[in-house]
Amino acid sequence: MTSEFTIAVHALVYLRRRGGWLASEQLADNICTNPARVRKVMAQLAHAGLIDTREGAVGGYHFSRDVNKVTLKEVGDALAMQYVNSSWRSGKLDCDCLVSSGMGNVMDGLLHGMNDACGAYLQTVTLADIDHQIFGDLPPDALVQGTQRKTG
Amino acid sequence: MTSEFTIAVHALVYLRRRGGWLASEQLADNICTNPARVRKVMAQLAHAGLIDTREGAVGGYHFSRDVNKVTLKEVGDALAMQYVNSSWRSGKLDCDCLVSSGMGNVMDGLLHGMNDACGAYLQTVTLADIDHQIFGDLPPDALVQGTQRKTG
DNA sequence: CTTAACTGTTATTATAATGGTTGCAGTTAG
DNA sequence: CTAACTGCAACCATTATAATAACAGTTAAG
Repeated sequence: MTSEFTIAVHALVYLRRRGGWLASEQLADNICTNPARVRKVMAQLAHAGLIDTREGAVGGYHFSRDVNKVTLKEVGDALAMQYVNSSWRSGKLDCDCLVSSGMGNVMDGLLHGMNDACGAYLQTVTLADIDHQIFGDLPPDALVQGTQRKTG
Repeated sequence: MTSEFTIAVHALVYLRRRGGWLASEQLADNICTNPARVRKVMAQLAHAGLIDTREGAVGGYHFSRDVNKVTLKEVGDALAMQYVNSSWRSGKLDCDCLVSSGMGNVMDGLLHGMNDACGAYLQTVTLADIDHQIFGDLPPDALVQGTQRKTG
């Protein structure tokens, strides 16, 4: 599920540079994934208020926030991201040994701590920072390559 | 690969409580995995100087460090852990669009930052802290359940 | 008021990542 | 010399993840 975060950040930066309304297909072309996957991610961003969304013909997604005020933590929170996770558990709960029965909870706590640490870091990074890494000092409306929607 | 970290922490805490030399099979029993996997992890911990190892009959692993002075960051470093990683890359490098071609590197930087954040957090946690979460104030030699080696 | 371009969502299929298993050469104590 | 080990590496099984397909619902435009 980590890739949803990548898709979200990519989509937000791209949306901002392109401006206006883009369909999931345009975003998918640029991100290199499929439209259904993009829609799933964008629906969550819209639910969190990070973007505007519109169904129907000439619908799609639109970014209207201030890039300086949107941190990557907000993006992660919108997706309920678990940056670090482990599907695997050591030990067994019904074991007489306290180590074996207790290690699962201990690791849960550590994973929680690591996720918080990631969140704290991502709070220090804004979409403007990401944009600047890519575009340097080019103005916000600098031309961005991309495909056109079916309805022109 | 995240589970190697779990195995390492579990093994270290267990080794310390059991004391003496334990074979990979005893550790695997308690951790609930297979001996080969345990050996792979323990070899790395030994290489980093976190444990003592001995081949041959009545061989195995032994922990002799001060639990207060071993942080989980050292454990992670011994395994060259990437706590956060993403095998998936968005965009394509040879694309005219700066967003599509540049997002891969941007995400690499973010992943690096998140890993550093995890490392900084794990540096604040020692093996003694983990032990205390499990055993509270029971003395270090409090009985721990476990299987015996073949050579008794 | 019908059509075409969309979103939101779910179900299903491929593919990649991860853990389990087996086997064997090398080491050591007895 | 033998039995109990480690350290590797190769291979198989399982699970997680991404891709694909499909469809009901929404909207703009003729």
